[in-house]
Amino acid sequence: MALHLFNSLSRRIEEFVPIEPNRLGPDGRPYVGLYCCGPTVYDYGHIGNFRTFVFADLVRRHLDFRGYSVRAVMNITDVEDKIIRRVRESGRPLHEFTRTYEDAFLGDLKILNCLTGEMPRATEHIGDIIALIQKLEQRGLAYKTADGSMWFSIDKYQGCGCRYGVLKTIDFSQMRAGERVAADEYEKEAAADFALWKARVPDDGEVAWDSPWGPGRPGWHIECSAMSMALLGPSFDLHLGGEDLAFPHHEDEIAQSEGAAVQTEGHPFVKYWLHGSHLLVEGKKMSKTLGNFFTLRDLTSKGFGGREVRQLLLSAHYRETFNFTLDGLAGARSALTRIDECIDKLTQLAGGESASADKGLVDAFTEAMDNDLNVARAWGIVFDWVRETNRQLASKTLTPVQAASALAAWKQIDTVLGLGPRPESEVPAALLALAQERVAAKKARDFARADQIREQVRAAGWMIEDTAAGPKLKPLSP
RNA sequence: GGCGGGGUAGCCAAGUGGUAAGGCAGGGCUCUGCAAAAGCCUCAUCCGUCGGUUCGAUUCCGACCCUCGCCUCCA
Repeated sequence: MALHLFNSLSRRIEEFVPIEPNRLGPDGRPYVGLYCCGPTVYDYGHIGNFRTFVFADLVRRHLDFRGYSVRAVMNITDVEDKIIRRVRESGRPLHEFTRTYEDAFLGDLKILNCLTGEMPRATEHIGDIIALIQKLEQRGLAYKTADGSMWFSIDKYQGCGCRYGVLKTIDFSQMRAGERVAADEYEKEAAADFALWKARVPDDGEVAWDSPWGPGRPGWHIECSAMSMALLGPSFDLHLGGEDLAFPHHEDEIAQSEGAAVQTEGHPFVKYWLHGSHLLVEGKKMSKTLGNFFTLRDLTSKGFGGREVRQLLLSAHYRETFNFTLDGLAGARSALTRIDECIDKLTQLAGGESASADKGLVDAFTEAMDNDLNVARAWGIVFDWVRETNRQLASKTLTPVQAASALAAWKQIDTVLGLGPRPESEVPAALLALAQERVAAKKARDFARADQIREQVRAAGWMIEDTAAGPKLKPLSP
């Protein structure tokens, strides 16, 4: 079975075939261009943002696993209304302000073990943005209002045979946009028209660039069109983002990008659009007033690791609304421990042996993931395998070579899941000494002393697990 | 109001026109001097409600109820 993905354009699961099937990447494998709408850096990312980014990471990792050479781009939107407002409030320079949150974002991605690719910044592509607007102007799809702003005309766009509303069914007559239009101070021609270039206003402060239309800054959607096409070309394979971006952001991106008519005949701007669903936290929509608005640092300060957060975020299918809970996070910890213990035992048994990967396991995993990233099914396969392995381990019916083969398979699977090895925790020397002392006490059948030591070690935050290979110290969960 | 998702055990979550994966929690047990966050076993006569199609539906169709999202900044 080949890789299949749900394409928002057709609203169905389609076989994935690269837009340029014969093009190869630098490593000689079939080339795939992937773009994911990145963060607007005005604050720390929250768990909802990270669901989308972990989803994007999964797509990218699975494409790589399936033999594609993936060029992955994720933009950093570092100029936008909210940013400008906060820059004004904080009195800090734009770049100093945005860099703070950009760095935090990068750090969070690292904690979640997300692969990073090219991350262009909007402010470093102002030239591309202006050039794109000029193309739209030349084609008569853009117009200027008295204040010096540039707008995209949906009416003109539709007039030249293009369809607006390909990702969502849009019926303007039924839209409840009335209130907003009335409140809009700009003189755009139609309610749904959107800004390409916003003329500078005094509140923008220093945040402005020169343009053929006067000083201003990019509109809301244009940076993604400009940067994706600048790096991946006018047509590329995959564009991802959260479900809320489908309309109007992605719809407008398509209109701008295809309106500029830079694609070759028969090639769309993007072949596959993938949208990740939102999540609920403790069964409710995230909100600061409900106190269920988690940033990654909120979770790490509660003692959870990125690995646990990642596992939980990947426990449900990306197109289903997911309920993120603290209990779920604790469950993810237990589930991860189950895998880790199994891997540890296999590693010990395999010793120095090496073997080719257990094909049955890898194939079953691949088949699940090929079906529109059915990650829940994939976990089921992994845990079935863990249980069966534990049985064999317990009955000592596994050979070192078989253990090595299983480990090789897990290694492949984990290039997709991205859990990585269990983080090593340094056992304090004093506790190791106590553990040794306890071994001696046990040998002398001084069990009172042995239990006393276990309590002492527990008080220090560690637990002693007696195994055939001697005592094992594990950090207690916070 | 328009459009689009969902409703499967205490919680999270797959799935199929032929009789319900997996994880967590719970229960039982095993190894152990004792333990374990270690391992094994167990845990939905039933898949929102009511009708219909069918030999047979949780899975298809219809109605209804509930819920979430987008339409406005938003992952």
